[in-house]
Amino acid sequence: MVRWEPDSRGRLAQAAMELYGERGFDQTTVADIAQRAGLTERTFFRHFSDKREVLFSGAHALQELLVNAVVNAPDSAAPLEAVSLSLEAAGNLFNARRDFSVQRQRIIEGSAELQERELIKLSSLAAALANALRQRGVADPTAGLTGEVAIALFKISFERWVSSSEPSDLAEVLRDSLEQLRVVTATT
Amino acid sequence: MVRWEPDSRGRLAQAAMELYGERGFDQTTVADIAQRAGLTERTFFRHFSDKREVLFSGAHALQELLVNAVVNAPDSAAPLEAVSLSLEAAGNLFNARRDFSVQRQRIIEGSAELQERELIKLSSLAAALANALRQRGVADPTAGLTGEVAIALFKISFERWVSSSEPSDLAEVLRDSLEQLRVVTATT
DNA sequence: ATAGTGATGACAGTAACTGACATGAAAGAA
DNA sequence: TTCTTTCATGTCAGTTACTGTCATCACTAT
Repeated sequence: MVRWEPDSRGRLAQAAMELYGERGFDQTTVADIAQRAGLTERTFFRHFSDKREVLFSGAHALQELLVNAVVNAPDSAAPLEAVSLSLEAAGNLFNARRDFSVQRQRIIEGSAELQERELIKLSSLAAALANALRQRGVADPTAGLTGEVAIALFKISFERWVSSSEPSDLAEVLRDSLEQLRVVTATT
Repeated sequence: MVRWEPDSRGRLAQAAMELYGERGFDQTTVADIAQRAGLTERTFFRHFSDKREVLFSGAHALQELLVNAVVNAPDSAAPLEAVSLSLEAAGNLFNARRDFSVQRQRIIEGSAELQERELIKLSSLAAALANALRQRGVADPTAGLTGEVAIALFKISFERWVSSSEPSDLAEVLRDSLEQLRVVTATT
């Protein structure tokens, strides 16, 4: 006889996504989530450090992907080229989960608290990219600046990709945004 | 006979800054702040929408300064030039309050919650800059991208300026960071 | 059998916020 | 003056996110 149903964490995550989607993040209490998952509030906080973190559990994997791509970029690649390759790799990952990404983004856009969490995760990604560049021998302030610019590119491209009516290729949008950046920064 | 001492808001802000500096943000309760200001918790929340907002009341003025500078930039200025002028104007404002800025930044660095709030304020600035550029006839995605890049420049430069041992000129650091950006994005 | 182990429940406590109502000096109208 | 209205503050009860602590009990290894 099983004492508890399996995959508490997964059930909590699913219940949370459903409720955030149905009523919005602010109108959902942790007690609601736990109840739908057949668990208690206390157990929710054993699996997620806070109410927002449910939506950001993938951040760690994304960071690893980005950092690895930068570290493994060819030696010949300039800093901005290295992070661009990295972003494209991430782009392909998102392409496979567009529906989920759109749903998640809609939820985040509905809550200032969630936007704040999203921004600090992106900021952490920028710092990780900068570190990866330093491993490649890129000096500061170039490393830090390139990390921040990469995240700026990602933000803009992701917005365009998510809000475009007909499904497009995120990697392609990223390449286009990079092209725009080069135009904007070109000295005339 | 005066019923209340004057400038409740100012007293609350000062008490909060003192306590955040003495014990850190997390170790300070709103009750502590209200008590030091000779007021009640409820009154704190009448003046500040939350515990973090005390540190960000200047954001509105900064946004106005930046937006005005972009709108009033010469017609001949390219998008990136317009926001650069804008950032330099902000830089001069910060130069005059370096000690305060350093103290405030130390407090923010000590709390993830405060970093999140800082990031969403910067994000709001990026959006405001993008809007100002659209008023100048700059089309998307250039406007949005330039706004984000401007904030990236500001973040990197501000960090360098705050952490440099001998006081430097923020506007100068900003110009240097822009130069770095041009190098990084230049096609080889 | 016996002794852990580890995920969960139960429960009390803190602190950030919110809503509703009361108070009384100050400012203006009569 | 006297009456009325305004408005910043106090008071208090309530909600909710989160934490610390201890109990429970199927499962596992010895």
